[in-house]
Amino acid sequence: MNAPRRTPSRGGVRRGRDGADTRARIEAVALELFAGKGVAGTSVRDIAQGVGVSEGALYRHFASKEELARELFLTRYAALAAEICAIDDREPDLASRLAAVVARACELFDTEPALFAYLLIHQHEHLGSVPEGPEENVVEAVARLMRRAGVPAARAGLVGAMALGCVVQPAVFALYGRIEGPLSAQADAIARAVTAIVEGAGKP
Amino acid sequence: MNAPRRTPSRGGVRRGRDGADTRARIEAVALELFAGKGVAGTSVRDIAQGVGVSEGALYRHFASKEELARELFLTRYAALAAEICAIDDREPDLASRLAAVVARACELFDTEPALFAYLLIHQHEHLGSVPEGPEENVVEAVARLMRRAGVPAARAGLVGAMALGCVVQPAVFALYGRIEGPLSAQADAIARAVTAIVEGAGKP
DNA sequence: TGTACATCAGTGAACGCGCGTTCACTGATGTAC
DNA sequence: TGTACATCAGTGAACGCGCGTTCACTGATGTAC
Repeated sequence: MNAPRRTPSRGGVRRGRDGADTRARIEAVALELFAGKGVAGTSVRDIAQGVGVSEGALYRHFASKEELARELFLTRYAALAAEICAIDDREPDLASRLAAVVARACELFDTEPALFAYLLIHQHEHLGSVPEGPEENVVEAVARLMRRAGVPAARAGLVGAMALGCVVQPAVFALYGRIEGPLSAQADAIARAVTAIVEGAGKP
Repeated sequence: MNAPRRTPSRGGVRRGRDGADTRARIEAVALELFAGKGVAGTSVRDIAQGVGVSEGALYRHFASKEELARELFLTRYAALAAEICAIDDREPDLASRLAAVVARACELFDTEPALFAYLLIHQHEHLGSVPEGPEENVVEAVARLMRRAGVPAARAGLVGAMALGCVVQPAVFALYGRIEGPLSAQADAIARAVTAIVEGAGKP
């Protein structure tokens, strides 16, 4: 989906066939606005104005505002899940796996705050339509990591939730200014807490 | 605010002065709808229909739909914060304090899922207008508990966030069916993890 | 290469629907004397 | 106790605004021959 039809023409006013670029700009503007003012609080007019095209143009790329919001969520959410799976496959032991996942999540928060905020705040609108595969679903990716780490199946749900919570809630605090500076500065401390929770899950 | 003017008349069709009861019913219906379909997804018509009054009647009790949503959030959020403070004052040591707070949160989730879901899902819309006092603000109440427990100020934000995350995220999982049964059944395990995080905050 | 046609991103005006909100009115209840 | 007035929850019809979406059209680019 969404492969560029041809390389973009030189930088000025784009006309004619260069649609992939506009689509990317719509996504970038929509992400920023959705994260800041919510989906309901963002109108199609807002997005079009931010991109610098007419409202009608949006409908050349997305069937509806709702589809735009869902597509944004699902692709970004899947990309994060795939990263977690890749780390799980690559790193040698549990502690380094958890440290790498936490570090990546913190880095994502620091470099793409709008994306992170959008995933965080609007998860509840889309979680119902997220596929079940670990490569597309962050929660499933975490669950797979837990399973491979030897957490008993009966506890995997709870342990995975608490581990996720130890990353997500600090991000929320950072979003609202209750934690200062980049989240990456806290990555080690978070990773330690997460590791303690996951390793503690073996004992009764 | 909102003290009943007089005791409700006998159960049939209420007329005349019995407004406090209608107000309570508006709040109950709105909470349920807001939790299930979101504030934006719930119309004033929906609420009025659920209560069994005209749309205009809602405006005898709330200045606007937005004020209703905010009032609901702030009063409930404050009530939970006050409970946390009370537990903090009452329980003798850190472990029992944390256990009691976690148990109360799990109980609230199990007995009033709509309320919990509403606070959880719509926190981002209202967190900006929550007062700073620990008796009205869950995050401040948790921060006060951390401070009293001897967590260094520099770490209180992060530790409080992770502790909160260990409760909130399992609740989200329960909401989406990823954790089975009542959350109270997991309260002990959650309390243990939270205690480990808070006690671990003393060491470097 | 030139010509005719197909394709498609983007325009801008318009549409109609659902929404939150308003308001003149009703009638039951409370209160003063 | 009776009468006149005040209060107030609730009605129901109406309003207008902003929204998402549509559509006939334009013009640049691609393609076939």
